[in-house]
Amino acid sequence: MERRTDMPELPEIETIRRVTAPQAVGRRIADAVVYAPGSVGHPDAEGFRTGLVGRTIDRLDRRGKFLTAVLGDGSRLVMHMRMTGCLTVAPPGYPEDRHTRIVLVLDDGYVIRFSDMRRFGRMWLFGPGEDDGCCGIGDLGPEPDDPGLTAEYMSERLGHSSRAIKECLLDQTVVAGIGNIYSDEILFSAGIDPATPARRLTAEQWGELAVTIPERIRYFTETNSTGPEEFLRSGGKGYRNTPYLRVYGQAGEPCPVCGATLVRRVIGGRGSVSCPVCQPAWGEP
DNA sequence: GGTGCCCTGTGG
DNA sequence: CCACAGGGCACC
Repeated sequence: MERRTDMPELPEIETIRRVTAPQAVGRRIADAVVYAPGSVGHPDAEGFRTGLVGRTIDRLDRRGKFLTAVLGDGSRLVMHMRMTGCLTVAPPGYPEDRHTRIVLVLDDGYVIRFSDMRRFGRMWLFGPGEDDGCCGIGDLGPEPDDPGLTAEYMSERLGHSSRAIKECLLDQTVVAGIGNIYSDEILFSAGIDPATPARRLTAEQWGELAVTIPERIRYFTETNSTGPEEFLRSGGKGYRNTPYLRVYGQAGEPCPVCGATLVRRVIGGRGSVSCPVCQPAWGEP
């Protein structure tokens, strides 16, 4: 199976933020173009567009897989890339990707482009003080590097759940920012079978997860690091994590640790790859 | 708790 | 031509 790394999870969103922020923060939005009204999270795409024009971009923050541009009047442009969304900052006249859905023209002529082949991604604009609950950003659990993401927190939250631990890691209300790629990588590094019901995890395994989740997310955030020119040339997809993935997309290949054949299963409706030796099945109930 | 849907492109 | 990819959510 081919490895695909254009699905943005926390490390990729952080790369977008790090590349985009220096080019966007402090600039004024001179114009906005909505090619795809469906990519706007509100029914009134024209109100979304006019609400952006003239505002300055004061900050660009990340929370889980969400990006939030805080604007000068206190309104917030909230963005979610879902499966195939990406942002680029291009100089005037730079060729436009055919999947460009929303464009923000900055006052220096540079253009922030939201490209999204499958149109799952969304942008929302919330006015000053307006509730942003509809986009889901308020339901997120702790960040992977939050000191509150402890073994105790996870075992109390999930210790009685019959859900597979893989599903629990994908639950954004449990921990924010983990998707299908890094849940497989985390569980491989932790030596835990992704199909293990959460209530079967031992205290030792909860402890291992509490260490492994921040460690792996930090590691992949660093390996993803790139610069603005290279990121633009790659069309906003130039994440460098591919060579570092150990199991995702590697079904049928030898385990990088023990050499056993990596297996693929569907868990919680998601393709999951794991090593049957390094991630042994839990004991029968 | 599970299933289907939104979308589009790719591989078989 | 169809199965598949999957984040998040509506809907049982």
